[in-house]
Amino acid sequence: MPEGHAIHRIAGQHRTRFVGGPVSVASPQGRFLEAARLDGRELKGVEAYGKHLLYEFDGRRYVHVHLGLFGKVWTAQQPASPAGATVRMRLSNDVWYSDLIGPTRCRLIDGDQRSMLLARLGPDPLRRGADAALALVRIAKSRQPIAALLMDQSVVAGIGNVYRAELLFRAALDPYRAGVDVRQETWEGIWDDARTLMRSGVRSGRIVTTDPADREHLSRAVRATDAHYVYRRTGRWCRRCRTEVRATDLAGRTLYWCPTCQT
DNA sequence: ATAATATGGTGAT
DNA sequence: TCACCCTATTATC
Repeated sequence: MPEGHAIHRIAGQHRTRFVGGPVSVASPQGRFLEAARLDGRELKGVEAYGKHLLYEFDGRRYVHVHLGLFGKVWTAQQPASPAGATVRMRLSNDVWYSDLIGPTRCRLIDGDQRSMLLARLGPDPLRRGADAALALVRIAKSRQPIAALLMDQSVVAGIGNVYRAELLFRAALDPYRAGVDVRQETWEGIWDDARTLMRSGVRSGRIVTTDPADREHLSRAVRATDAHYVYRRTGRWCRRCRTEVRATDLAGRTLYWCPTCQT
């Protein structure tokens, strides 16, 4: 689940549900030892940057969470059920509780560490004021394939394997095109599309990239099998041209694309 | 019961 | 490029 849209969605929910009052912070699993130092303190803010989640407490202390591939956040109303053995961090107040499970990172950092973290992230299409041109500077001088650059969090923050495949398909762009050979207008189109798709992802909590005309089913609710053009559709027909969708390894991850539509 | 898989990232080689 | 970390779900034996 966790590409940038999921992180921003969690940040938004936790902002309205937990910020501005004291929160209980616990680590039922026992692997987030600093929980005790924050327990009962006021939560001052929650922010998402790309795939990183930051909970601010007083004294410029932050809980830095990264879900990685397996991490999940589960939020529900009180009364809380007993925490399972894999709950790294449980946040709670009188009304809500939230369990963090399987994150690749959950640690307490200070303001300097936060600055260093943000400094190595590219612009995040979901953040107001994010500058697409900053990413283009990196893209325009790289010989790496655009499909690798889109996944590089220091180039653009928040895009993952699903959005990468779907954005490139929607842009009709060859995933192997070198960054240097991507035209400015092409990049600006991808950026705008990323903003649109990811905002919709924040709202709905899922990644839907197909236009209604390209779906097999006309139901109002988009079925899972209709949500994507190429992601995880290896061997199936491209929705636009009927070529078989392909999959290969690129930059350590499975890349899905249509060799006919994307040239 | 065991294996394979997944929307991610780091650090060593 | 590889090994590794983290967990739940689904498929396979």
